[in-house]
Amino acid sequence: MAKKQTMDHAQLLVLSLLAGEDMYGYQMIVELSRRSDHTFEMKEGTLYPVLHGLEREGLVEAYQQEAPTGRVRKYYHLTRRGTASLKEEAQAWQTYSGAVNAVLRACPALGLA
Amino acid sequence: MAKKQTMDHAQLLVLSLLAGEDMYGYQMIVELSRRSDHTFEMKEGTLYPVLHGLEREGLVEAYQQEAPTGRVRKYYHLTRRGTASLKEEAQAWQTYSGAVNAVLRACPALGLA
DNA sequence: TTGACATACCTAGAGATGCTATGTATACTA
DNA sequence: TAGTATACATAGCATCTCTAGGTATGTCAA
Repeated sequence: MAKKQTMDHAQLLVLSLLAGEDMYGYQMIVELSRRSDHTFEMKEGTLYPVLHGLEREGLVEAYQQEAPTGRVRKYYHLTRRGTASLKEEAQAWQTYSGAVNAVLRACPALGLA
Repeated sequence: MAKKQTMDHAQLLVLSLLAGEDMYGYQMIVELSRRSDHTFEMKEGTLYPVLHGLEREGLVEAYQQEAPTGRVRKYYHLTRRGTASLKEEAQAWQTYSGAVNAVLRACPALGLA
């Protein structure tokens, strides 16, 4: 059976979600699952510490907003610095994944050449 | 400046190196750097614990061999189980990186669509 | 109305993994 | 003979994610 995917680049993924629109935590988990075709099922225990870290670093800003249901949600907004960080990290990901693929292509047993 | 790359998938990379030929530790570091166009500069402190772990799991086997220089090197050989594990992990990588890319493509600020 | 479930946020502690720093030793070369 | 490259190894640290748990509200069916 397929191996469970770990969230190695949680920060990048969270930043990228917020690039389109402000979101609240629970929504990010659902959206991330949807956009990744259910490959990523991020845990609350992973997400919230990441969000708090991003806030400490000034990459996102949080604000409260009442939902139509009456519940108060905590929305996160990407700051200018957050956008810059996103671009950097996305670039780093391209470099990283490109390098992994290059190494794998050099491996005959995988037939990827 | 470019961010330093972390070795998030050290085990996969090591296994893929050994799929082509038996190698010794130092050689793997050099080869990995070369094949990744110097993106990956794996540290000894990362590599050797990984190799010992792979050996414990029966995915690789080690043997000593004297080099033309007279030095004794410790070569590692991929076992059948190691080959199977490599294929699994390579598949998991495809799934993982595909999912990250899918999420990033959904992000307008990056212009990847 | 009450129980189950989805929504919504949060944290402590454990586990896994990679890095830093260091130690040891040999071969080559300037 | 001093420096650099080769070659293997480990202890301790740092980082990151997950497990497991807690708290609370809204919705819907029995």
